[in-house]
Amino acid sequence: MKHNGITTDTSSDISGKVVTRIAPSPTGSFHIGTARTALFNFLFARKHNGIFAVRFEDTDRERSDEKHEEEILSALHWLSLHPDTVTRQSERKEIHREYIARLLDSDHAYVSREPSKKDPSREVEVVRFRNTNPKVSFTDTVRSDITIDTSDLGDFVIARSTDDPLYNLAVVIDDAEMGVTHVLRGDDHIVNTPRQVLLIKALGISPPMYTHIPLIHSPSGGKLSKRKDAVSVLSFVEQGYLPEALINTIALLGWNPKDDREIFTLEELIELFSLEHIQKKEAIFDEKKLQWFNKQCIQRMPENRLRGEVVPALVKRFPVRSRLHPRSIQTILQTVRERGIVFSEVRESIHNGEYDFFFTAPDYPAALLLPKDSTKEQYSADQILTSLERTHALLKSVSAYRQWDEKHVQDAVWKYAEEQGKSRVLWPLRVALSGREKSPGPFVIAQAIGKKQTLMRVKKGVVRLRELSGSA
RNA sequence: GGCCCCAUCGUCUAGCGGCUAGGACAUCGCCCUUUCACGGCGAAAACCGGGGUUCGAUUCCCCGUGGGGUCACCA
Repeated sequence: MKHNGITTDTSSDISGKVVTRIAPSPTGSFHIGTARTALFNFLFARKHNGIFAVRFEDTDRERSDEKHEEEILSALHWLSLHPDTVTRQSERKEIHREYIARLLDSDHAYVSREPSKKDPSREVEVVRFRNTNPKVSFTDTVRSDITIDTSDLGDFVIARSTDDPLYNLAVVIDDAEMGVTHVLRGDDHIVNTPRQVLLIKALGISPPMYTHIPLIHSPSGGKLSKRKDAVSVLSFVEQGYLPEALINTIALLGWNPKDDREIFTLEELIELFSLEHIQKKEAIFDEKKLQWFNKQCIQRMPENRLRGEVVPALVKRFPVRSRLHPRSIQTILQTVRERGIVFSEVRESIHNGEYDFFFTAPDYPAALLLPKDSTKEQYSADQILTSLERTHALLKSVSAYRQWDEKHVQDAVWKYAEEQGKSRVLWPLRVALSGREKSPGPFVIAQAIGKKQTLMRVKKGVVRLRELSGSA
């Protein structure tokens, strides 16, 4: 298939149904490294109309916890990386037992009576693999051929007992049983691969294609640490980031489409994704870039979704629906979109009353109406009183019915503002309307709240200035 | 330390023997602007070092250096 002139068709290499999987151990929170591995597995499976499976590696009963399973699953759904199947390794005890028996029968493995590692005073019967051919080679999509000598591994242990497999054995068995064709995982697993290959050969299973993805590193160097780095997917949900933004960010960490485009939907990523374009070097996650992607997503978001994110907070702030004028809501939505404000921040601002002026007349210290001139000296109340009175008169002349919109309001005041110096006219107008030091422009607000409210607020500003100049 | 892997701006990366080494984030400056943002324009910013191979190396090879991974009866 062609995309932007780049041929991305790799399906001819693949016979039969593609099956990928992630195999997280439910022993901790779901962090972005796992999320990216999940994304790559998902993209590859979807691209080839295959299956994307989740298998919880929970054979270590002591450390596994169902609450982590739930977190992982909900994070996956939040990201729209919906798995086709979800299983637990612990559910396959029976199958594992059979495979271990097979290994024992064929003399590829043997039961070894020895002192327990944890408690040397106790004797245990572990299963060891008879490692007769320690030099192992395998092909990795990212790093081509890798050869590792497993001599110093010796006859490594593959099961705690004849029915309790260790990780490397369990992976091999489960992948085979599930028909996994492509293993895409973090490159910290490279060193595990020889053991798995040895077991695969002994079992006479057909091996999967290996793709080891470089790890995501923390800005302080080294593997991401759940302790030091705030990188759990959940924490990004809590901070109000959009799932699309996170997907976009991690997709470009260790992979790229070989052109200058950066903004992608999941569908586009599925189309473009290819194992050949995976990076060799580890990448460092930069939250600044996430923030930028988040802004891009908000600016492109469909109207109804934006409403869904913002309006409920307004309704909560103003339970009386009639006070929520649609024009004001529309203006707020537009502001949020243009500025690309993170939704959690918008909601907090609404909650704190920072948008109240769109619906009710604001209160503010009268001195806020006084702008500063070019020498940073504050104008006097008398000076501003004059210009605000004049502004009021100018606004009054604008027809409430046919002309009261941003453009006409601006036209009515603009000439005067340019004569007087814009800050001298526009600053007090904006403060009279918003009551705030920072806000959208006065004409935007004027249009949103209507002529009647606008004039009322300007009038109030005039009154406040009179008080101020009288008392001075 | 053994084994394995990696190395282009601060960060994510393009480059697959000949390029003014390109883009994005961040940074800085200018413009737009009543404020805060948004936006526009521009600047600064990289081939880890040393040997080869070659007419020519960021690119290929070797060594060094640096970084990382992993060395369980965890996963």
